[in-house]
Amino acid sequence: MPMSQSEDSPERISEAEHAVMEALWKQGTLTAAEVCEQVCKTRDWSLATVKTLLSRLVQKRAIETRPDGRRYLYTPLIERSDYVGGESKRLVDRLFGGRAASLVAHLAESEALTEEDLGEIEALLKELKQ
Amino acid sequence: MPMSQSEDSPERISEAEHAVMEALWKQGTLTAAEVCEQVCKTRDWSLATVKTLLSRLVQKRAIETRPDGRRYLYTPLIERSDYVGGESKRLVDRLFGGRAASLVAHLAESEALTEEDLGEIEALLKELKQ
DNA sequence: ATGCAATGTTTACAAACGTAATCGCTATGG
DNA sequence: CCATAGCGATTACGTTTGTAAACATTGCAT
Repeated sequence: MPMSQSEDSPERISEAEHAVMEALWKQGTLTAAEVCEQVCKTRDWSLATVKTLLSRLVQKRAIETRPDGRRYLYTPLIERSDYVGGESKRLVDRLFGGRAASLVAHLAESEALTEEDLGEIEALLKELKQ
Repeated sequence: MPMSQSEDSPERISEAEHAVMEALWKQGTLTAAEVCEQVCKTRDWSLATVKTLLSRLVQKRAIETRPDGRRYLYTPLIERSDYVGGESKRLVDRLFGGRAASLVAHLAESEALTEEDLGEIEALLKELKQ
């Protein structure tokens, strides 16, 4: 089995793993138990499940561990905005041929955008043109 | 054994299956061989793979078959805009707390939007306000 | 000292997915 | 008629994902 320890592919983060990442992004650094406190209620998970997801995220080099006494502290290695940007780009590429404007158009047409959203976007655009 | 033939769960379409759906959405109705012509080159798939994906899509009730002589014609049962809308909503919910405007903001900030995109969106907004 | 509680690691296992090969049937050219 | 090519159905098999239980280690309370 080849594959030395090169910092190659940004391995894909699954949906369950993403829930764990959100907890870490929100708090910065947490223990497994603390992550569980944040997510086990809503997702109805056991602590064991959280531990598995944390290990997988470590393998995928999405988070890192730092020993703190007998337990570990987990910290994100990738930034939320990078993840969010990547996922958004994937969607736009896959469903809208890379045309972000098409996404916005679709959201608008399907009425996924409220009046408020439209206002916000408008303000954004104004700002972007300085 | 319960479970009559209710039109229950909109089963999730995988990425590979989606590629097949795109071919069908583009052409309306195709045979397995024709679908393969559309996608096998780019994805480097064998005809067998396409057939598997088609069967799974039938099971998921995403497409339907109509016999035509010895072969089948496959036709989409769900509309592309529904699929696209659903996937977009999932993303917005998962990554932007349901705030579509946040998505647009992110795309803009990460420069995923070109000048052209911005122009298009602006035009769109204008139109939406009649 | 010692058993227990907490913590990470290893192993488990079913469902979904990606990617096919093989099987069985049938229309058709020879 | 009969071999064969074409087609859907069945079976296959490794990986990823969701969800956890079992195991090993160790610091702490008694």
